[in-house]
Amino acid sequence: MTNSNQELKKAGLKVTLPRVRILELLESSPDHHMSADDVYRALLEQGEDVGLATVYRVLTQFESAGMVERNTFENNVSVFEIASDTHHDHLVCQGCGTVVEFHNQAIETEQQRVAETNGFVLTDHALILYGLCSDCR
Amino acid sequence: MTNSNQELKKAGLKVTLPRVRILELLESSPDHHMSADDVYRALLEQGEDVGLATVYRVLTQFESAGMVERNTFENNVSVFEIASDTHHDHLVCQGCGTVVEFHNQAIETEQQRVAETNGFVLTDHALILYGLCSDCR
DNA sequence: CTAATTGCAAAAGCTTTGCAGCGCA
DNA sequence: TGCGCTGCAAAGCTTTTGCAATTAG
Repeated sequence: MTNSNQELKKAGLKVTLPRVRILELLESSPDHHMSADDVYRALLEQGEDVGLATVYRVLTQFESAGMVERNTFENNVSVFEIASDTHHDHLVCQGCGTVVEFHNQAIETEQQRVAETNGFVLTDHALILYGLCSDCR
Repeated sequence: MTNSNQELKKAGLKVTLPRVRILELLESSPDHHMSADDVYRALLEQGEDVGLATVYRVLTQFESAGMVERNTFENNVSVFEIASDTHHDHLVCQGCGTVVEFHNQAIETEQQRVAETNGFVLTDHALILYGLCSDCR
């Protein structure tokens, strides 16, 4: 049994073709940040016969299961990526769309401090830096 | 001539009723973070006869003119606010929707450092902290 | 007067949902 | 076999656009 299959079972999801394919795709994608449409088109391209609705449903299920994280970048589009064990934020190039992941402990610590100062308990945060990479300047 | 009128003229925009009303609304709104639909409904409620398309067009023009800032909160909805002279980020209560603005220089500095480390020139960033305020715990 | 602006309606994207049939366990 | 899952099509939302009528300067 493959790795993907085990992950699905552990999440309590039936091992179906679309789920396996989507999971494999997200795990193997070079830039592993994909919109639902990216996933849909990639599957069509490799000959799979899935519906866009299924892609959305599966990605949402994966998100609920904690296997995948959903990011809302600008322009009101959701981008999905495999959930990693280590937290990270994103640096996005507005020229070529490249996404760089980073983790900065000082920022994390300050965020916590800001929340406390305002009487909040922090549950989540979204930090996205937009800029131009060296190739796009 | 009112204050709003001057702001519009300075931005090179004709002083029309919808523009004046929208600007006044954003300036007077208690929680001054409003979606296009919030603005549209508020105007209808106060008897103005505007179209939703006009609200979107005017808000986009205001954004181009630097009078208004557009934030993409979760759920793929744009939220607009009067541009302030000082940069700030947002702390959003997931219980009651309260939005707290904050500025933290340490975070700003670190963001700059992260961008540089990765060979990026920073053009913009979005930092939104989600949590629960003292009333919602 | 004339170009900018508006409202309406239609369209365009992204995402969700209803439903009948298919398939995993 | 039974319930979950899928594909298709249709609907829902937010946002944008085309166009004729209106209006500010």
